[in-house]
Amino acid sequence: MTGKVLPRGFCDRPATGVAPELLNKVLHGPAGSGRIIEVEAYMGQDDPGSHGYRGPTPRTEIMYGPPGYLYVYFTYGMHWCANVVCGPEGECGAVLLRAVEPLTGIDAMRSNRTKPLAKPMRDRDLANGPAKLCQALGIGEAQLGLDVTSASSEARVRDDGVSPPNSPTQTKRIGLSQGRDLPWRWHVPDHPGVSRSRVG
DNA sequence: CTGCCGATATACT
DNA sequence: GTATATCGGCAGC
Repeated sequence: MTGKVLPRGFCDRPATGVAPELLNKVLHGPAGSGRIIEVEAYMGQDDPGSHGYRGPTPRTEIMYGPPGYLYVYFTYGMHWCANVVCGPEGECGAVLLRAVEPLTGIDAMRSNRTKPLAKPMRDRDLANGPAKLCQALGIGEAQLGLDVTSASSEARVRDDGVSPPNSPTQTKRIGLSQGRDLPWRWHVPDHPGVSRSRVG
């Protein structure tokens, strides 16, 4: 395995600054790894779309804590989504990981994502959405709070030397009713694996 | 390809 | 009681 995990201070900036820098980094989970190709930033009191908008709660406390940890939440009664906590301790922020391009562990990812009797799916469909990514890589409640900047962490982010895109595509965020106009989604331009709904 | 709809648990009003 | 940072299936182009 080449490259190394993110430097410890990488996430110690507002999520809106960290988000585009996470593009092309490599996310590792228990089941495999993939290159991050789509992200969204969520802030605190200025962001009506953020879980942390109304202040810290037991669920969102981690978004107010020190940066570099994984915020995993359960939604719609069946899906997990993963974020990297950003900003200095005491400030609320996180980057939602929306899509990765599968790199390693593709067989495990496919079996995680394929239900019995279903046809096999294309590689590009394994992790092209925030909940798909978690299911494919095996990220769930057990990974809540892990340090993504630690080389020994079961869920971590690695820099393998591929730079973020010079001009990432920036759009409004997806799936929100509150805060829908903030342009805090970024993805690798013209990548076939960005999540469905919009390409921007 | 597009768009609608139901599933299903939790957080919060 | 209501909304939800989603997804897969299915209908209709």
